[in-house]
Order: sequence, then C-alpha cells, then structure tokens
Amino acid sequence: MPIRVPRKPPDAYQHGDLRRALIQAGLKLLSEGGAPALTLRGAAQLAGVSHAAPYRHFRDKDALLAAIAEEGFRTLTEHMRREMAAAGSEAARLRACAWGYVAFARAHPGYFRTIFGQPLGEDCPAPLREAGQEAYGVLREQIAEGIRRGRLRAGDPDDLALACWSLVHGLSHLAIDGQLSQVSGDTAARELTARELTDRLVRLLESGLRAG
Amino acid sequence: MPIRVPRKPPDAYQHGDLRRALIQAGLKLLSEGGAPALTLRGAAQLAGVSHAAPYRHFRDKDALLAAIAEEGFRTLTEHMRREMAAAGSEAARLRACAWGYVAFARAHPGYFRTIFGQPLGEDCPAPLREAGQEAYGVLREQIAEGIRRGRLRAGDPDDLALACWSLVHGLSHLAIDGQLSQVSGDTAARELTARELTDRLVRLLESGLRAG
DNA sequence: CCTACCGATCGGTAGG
DNA sequence: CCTACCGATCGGTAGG
Repeated sequence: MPIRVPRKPPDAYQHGDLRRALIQAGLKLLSEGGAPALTLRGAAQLAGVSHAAPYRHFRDKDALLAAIAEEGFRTLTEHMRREMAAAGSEAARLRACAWGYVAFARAHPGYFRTIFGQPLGEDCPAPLREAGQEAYGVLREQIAEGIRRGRLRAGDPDDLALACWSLVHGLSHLAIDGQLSQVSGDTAARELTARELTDRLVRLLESGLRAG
Repeated sequence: MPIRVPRKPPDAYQHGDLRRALIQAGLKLLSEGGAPALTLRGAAQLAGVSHAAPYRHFRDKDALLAAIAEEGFRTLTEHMRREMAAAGSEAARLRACAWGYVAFARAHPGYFRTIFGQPLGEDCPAPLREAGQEAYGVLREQIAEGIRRGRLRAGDPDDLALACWSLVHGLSHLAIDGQLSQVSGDTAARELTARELTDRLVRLLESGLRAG
C-alpha cells in the first residue's frame, strides 16, 4: 500500500500563497510557450490545484494576466537597476540601462511580449499602471540626469527618453522574433553579442546618424 | 419559394483564387481581432467555403500564416515606398520611410504583430524570407544613399539601418500597444500626431542625443 | 479548494 | 471542395 504524499498541506494557500503561486506558474508558462501557453488551467496544474481554484483569486484570465504583467514590470525594473549599478561610469549607465532592458526581453521572450501586450489605458488596474510607470521612470531619470549634467542635449527629458525607449524596445522585439537575420552586414557577420550590439546602437543614438 | 443565390459559381476557386481569398480573409481576421482571431475555420467561413477546404491550399495553419506574412511584408514595402515618393527632399525621405512603417503598424496592428511574429530563420519559406529582405532593403537603401551623399556618417549601412529600424519598430509596437500613455511630458501633453512624433524621433536619431 | 459538468472552438482527417 | 466526425483544450459555473 503506497504511502500518500500530499503535494500540499490541507490548509495551504490561506494567505494569498496560491495567488503568488499562480502568478509564478503563469510566468513560467509564458516564458516557455508564449501567450498561447498561458491558460488558467495550466497555471492551476503547475500550482498543484484544481482548475477551478484560480477563480478564488482572479476573476478571470485577464485579471491573472494583469497581475503577471505587473510582476513583469517590476522584474524589468530590477534588471535595469542591477545593470546600471554595475556600470563603470555615468556615461556607461544609459547603455547599461538599455542592456538591462534587452537582456530581460531575451531571457523571457513570451513574458516580455505579454507585459507590453497589456494596454495601460485608463481602465487598467492601478498597480499595473504604477509598475509600468516605475519601469519607464528608470530610463527617464537616467536621461534627465544626463541632461542635468550637460552630457545630453537640453530639452524635454521625455523626448529623449522616448527615442531611447523606442530603440531598445524595437531591438528587443527584433531580437526575440528572430528578425535580425535579415541584417546581413558586418554587424551580423561579425556575430556581435547582443550586449555589444545594444551598446553600439545606443552609442549611435547618442552621437547621431548624421555626418561630421 | 426563395430564390437561391449561390455565393460562388460551382467551379470557382480553380486557379488559386481560393488561396488568395483565404489570405485576404486571414488578413482581415488579424486586423480586426489580432492573432487569436486568426483561425483556419474563420478564414474559410469568410471566404465562403467549408472549414476543410483550406487544407487544399495550405498544409496547416502555419502555412497560411507564412503566406499572410509574405503579403504583409509586401504591403509594408508599398507603404514605405509610397510615403518616400511623396517626400519633398532627399533629407525628408528617411523620415517619410519611417512614417510609412509606423503608419502601416497603426493601420493594421494585429497584422503587423503577426508578420514579425513569423521567425525568418533558415527553414522559413523562401518567398517569405525574400519579402522580408525587400522590406528591410527599402530602409537600408535609403540609409546607404544618405551615406553616399555624405549626409550620413560613413560606415556599414547595416549599422545605421538597424538603429533606425529598431527605433521605428519600437515606436510602432509602443504605439499599437497603448504604451505611449506612460510618457507624460510635453510630447504627450501636446498631443502630437503620430506623424509628428515619428518625425521628431527620427530627427533625434539623426542628430543624436548628445549635447553640443 | 474540489469534483463534475457545460457550451464553444479548434486543428485536423476520413471518405467521398 | 463538402459533410461528418474526432480528440483535445479552454473558460467558466454549479454545488458542495
């Protein structure tokens, strides 16, 4: 007679533990299989509960998605901050921030796409909106600091921040969508690491495409 | 007794007409409901055939997707070329090209996402790969021309092209994903049109973020 | 938080 | 190119 090994104590998940477990499970599904892989049933199974249990913590699938996206923005913020802390100089900090962004996208493609697939309009959950603002704030503050120090051109920080954001966001998407194979020049031929490529593009943005 | 109005002559779709019709139908589904809305059954219904008919023209759903993406790259190429032809000066042509890209994404968000969701690796259909190359080539050639004329800095055109591509690609994604509401500065406050915003960012890339 | 159940949808195939 | 059918999956709810 086999010994029963319950996957969880009978009174588990009392204080929001299941909520956290479901977010982590959904995160894993997203990272491994992209958006189609994220199902409430799948998350429930990974968390070791019945497929009806998640409804105790999330009204519907969208609610779980929003919670995952919120967590994602926080993780993205951490990635950027960690890389920036390791940067050698003030000038290198913007490139480190950019690399933190791209590295996050490359490490968790399905996750990355899902986060930004959540519209951050008026009617989105407040915590999600705030988490998004914080992530954007990291980049914006770095840009603002560069302006204050006279390293970057004076003006509205949001202008420069948006240019930088667009660049790294686009590079991230192109990288995780396997589109960079289109580029056939030295850049691709030399097989730059993603880090080198990111650095190079941000430097180009800093100094500009224009001649002399 | 109601008159029967057949939706199609009995011998329709003999010469690849259905194939074209299914691509157009899939395109419409994508444009209206995004990736989840694209189903073989839905495309068949829109085309007025049974849900088993598409398998005569496409081995599976991925084959339809590849055909749609190919068509999408061609449409994107057209958008860029049309805007460039309407540009006033050589210097304005790069910004026009950028606007063609962003405008396409804004006009067909679900379509745009799907196109670039198709990996263009070694094992993708050759026509799809070629269509992608042609679209990228439009941007690359414009950059190369700027270098030839001494307007843009000398060097590998692919470097500059990738920077520009990343910028417009990122801006496109941010725009269609409703993420620009995060940006709260003058840029957003003044409610720039998408065209003005694109112009501004490309100009920033051209001249660089750096001071002086 | 679980079992049992529903309706709906989908990709794909058999067989003609 | 059609009808009929399969297995699988999913979101969600009833009822306990």
